[in-house]
Amino acid sequence: MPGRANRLTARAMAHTASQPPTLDHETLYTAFTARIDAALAALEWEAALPAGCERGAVSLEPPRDPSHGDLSTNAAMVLAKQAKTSPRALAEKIVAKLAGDPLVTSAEIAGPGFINLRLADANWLNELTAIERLGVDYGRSTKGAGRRVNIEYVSANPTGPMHMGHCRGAVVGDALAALLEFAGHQVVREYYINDAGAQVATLARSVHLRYREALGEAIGAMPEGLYPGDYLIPVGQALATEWGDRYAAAPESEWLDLFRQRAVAAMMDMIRADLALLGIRHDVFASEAELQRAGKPEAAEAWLRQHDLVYDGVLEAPKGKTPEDWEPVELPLFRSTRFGDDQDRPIRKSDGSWTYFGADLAYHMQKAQGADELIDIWGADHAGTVKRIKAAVAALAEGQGRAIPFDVKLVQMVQLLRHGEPVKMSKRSGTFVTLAEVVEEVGRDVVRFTMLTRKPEAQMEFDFAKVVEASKDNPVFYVQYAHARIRSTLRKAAPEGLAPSADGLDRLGADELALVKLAAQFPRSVEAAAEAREPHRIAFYLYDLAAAFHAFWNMGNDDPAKRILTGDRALSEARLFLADQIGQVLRNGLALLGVEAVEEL
RNA sequence: GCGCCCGUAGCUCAGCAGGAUAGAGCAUCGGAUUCCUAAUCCGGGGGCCACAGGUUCGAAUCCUGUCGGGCGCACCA
Repeated sequence: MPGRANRLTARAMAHTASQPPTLDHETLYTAFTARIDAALAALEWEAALPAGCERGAVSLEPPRDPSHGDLSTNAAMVLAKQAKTSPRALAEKIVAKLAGDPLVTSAEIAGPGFINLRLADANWLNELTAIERLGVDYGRSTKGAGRRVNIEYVSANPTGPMHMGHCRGAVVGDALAALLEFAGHQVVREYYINDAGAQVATLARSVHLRYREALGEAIGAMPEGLYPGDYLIPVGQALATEWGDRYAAAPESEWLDLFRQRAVAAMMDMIRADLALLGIRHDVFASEAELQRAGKPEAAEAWLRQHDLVYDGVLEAPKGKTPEDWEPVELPLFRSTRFGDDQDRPIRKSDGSWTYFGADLAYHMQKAQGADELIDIWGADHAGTVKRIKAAVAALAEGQGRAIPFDVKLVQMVQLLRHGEPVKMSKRSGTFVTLAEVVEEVGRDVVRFTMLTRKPEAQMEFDFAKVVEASKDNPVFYVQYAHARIRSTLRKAAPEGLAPSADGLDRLGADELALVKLAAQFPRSVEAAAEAREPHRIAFYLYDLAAAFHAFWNMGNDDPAKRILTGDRALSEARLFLADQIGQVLRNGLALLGVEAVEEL
C-alpha cells in the first residue's frame, strides 16, 4: 500500500461514509505547533501570560525569507498586548522555553518580535520517513474533530443537462468536501432537487409534446416558454413506448404528475452522469417534492409561528423598478429582518402553496438536524437570497439554543469565451455549452484544476480556445508532469536494482532539503485551506511543490552529479526515496482536487 | 435607488484569517538541449496593491467613503 496508492483509492476512501478520525499523525508542523502551545501554556502557568488568554491568532509559518530560519512564529507580537508587555520582551520568555528543546538548534528574535527557529536537518529528513509511513494519510488532520458538516452543492434544477454555469460550483463543492473530510470532518455531500415548482411543470409539458411527437404527431417548433432541447426527445419516446397513446389527448390533470416524475428522474440520471464525468458523487439527493409530501414546510411554519417568527402581513412594493402587476397581498411572512435581512420574506404564495424560500427554509432546518455545520455552495446569481436563508438558520439556532455555523459560499460566474467571443448560455433558448462537451473537449483534469486555480468569489474567464490550444500554459500539466517524472524515474531505476531507501538520507544536501521543507508544509497547507474553506490553496501549493521539483530536476541538466540517478548507489537510492515521497505528497494533494496523478504524460 | 462580490505587473491570477524587501504564469528581452522526458529550466525589465481617509508596533489584507466592473433586488427558481 505505501507508495502504491493512486487517486482512485484516495477518492474511494473520501467517498465512504467518513468515520471519526482517530489517527494522530505527528508531522513536523503539528509537532512544533504543539511545542509552542506548551511553551505558552507554561508561561500562563508562570503568570507571564494571563490565564486563558486568546491564542487563536498565533501562527507557525516558514518565513518568507529562508535566511530567517526554518520556522517562524508571531506569538510574541500577537500576545504582547494581553501580557501587557512589549513583543520583544515576551519573545525573550518564549525563546527561553523553546531554546531548551533538543530539536531546536537556534531560536532568535527578529524584527518587531518574530521568533525564528532553526531545526537540525535530521528533523526534516525524518519528515520524509513520516510521509512514507503515512502514505495516503500524510496530511490528514484531526482538526475537524469529527464535526458533522453538511455541504450542499450543484443543486442544479432538473430541467436539462448540466452546463458550464454549474461547473464551477460543482468542482469547488466537491473539492471542499474532500478537503474537509481530509481535515477530520464527517462530511455529507448533498444535492437539493427543485422538483416541485413551476419549472418542472413546464418540463413535464415539454416532455408531453415530445411524447406526442414520438407517437407520430407533428409538433413543429417548441412553443415559447417550453424547453426546446433535444435531450427531451428520448424521454418522450420512452413514455410513448410505455403508455402508447393513452395520454396523448388526455387533459393535463391526468398526466402532469406522471410526466413530471418521469422527466425529473430522466433529468437527474443525466445530471448524475454529467457529474460522474467530473468524478463527483453526492451522498444524498434531497427532493423538494418529497420534503413537501412529508409535511416539513408545515412543521417549520408551525414552529416559527410558535416563536413569533412567522406572521401574516403585507409586503411593501419593491424598490427601484416596480413591476406593473404588483399589488399588495397578505401573506405569511418570515421575520428575516430580525436576523439582518432587508425585508421579511413570504413562505407561501397567495394560493397557499409554498414559495421556493418556504420549502428551502424547511430543507435547511432538516439538514441542520443531522449536522453540526452547514455549507451551501451557490452561484452568484443567488446572492440576493443569502440573507434570508442565513436568517432562517439563525432563527433555528436561536430557537434550539445551539450554534449552527452556516456558510453560504458564492461562486462567481464563469465567462466562457471561444476565440475571444463570449458564449451565451441560456437553458430556455437551448443554446448552452454543456459540461459534458467541455469535459470531452479539454478533459476532466483540466476543467477541475482550472476551476480550482482561482478563488471562487472572484469572477473568472474560461478561455476555451486557450485551454484547448495552449495546453502547456495549463498549470495542471505542470503538476502532473512533476508526478509523471518521478514515476518515470522510479520505473527506470527498478531494472538497475535501485529502489528508494531511507538508509542514506544523511547524504542529501541543501538542494534536497529545500524540497523536503516544502513537502513538509503539506499538512499545514491542508489545515489552513480547510479552516479557510478554500480548496484553491491546495492547487497553488501543489504548483509550488511541482515547480520546486522541476527546478531540482533541472539542476541535473547542468551537473550530472545532481541527478537522481547517479553512479553513487547509496546517494541514488536516497534521492529516489526523496522523489518517491514528493510524489506521494503530489498524489495526496491531487486526490483532494480530484485530479488524476498520472504515471506518464 | 438598495444589497452582495470583485479591483494587485501589459494580460490571467496568487498573496497562507494583520507580519519581515510584493509573488507566479503568460507576454516581452537575454541565455540553456551529446540531458534520468526541453510538455522544462535560469536570468533581466515591468507595481501609487483603483482612490481618499481611519484603526495600530505594523495594512494589499480590517473599518468608512468615492470611483470602476460583475451579479442580484417577485408570490420566479
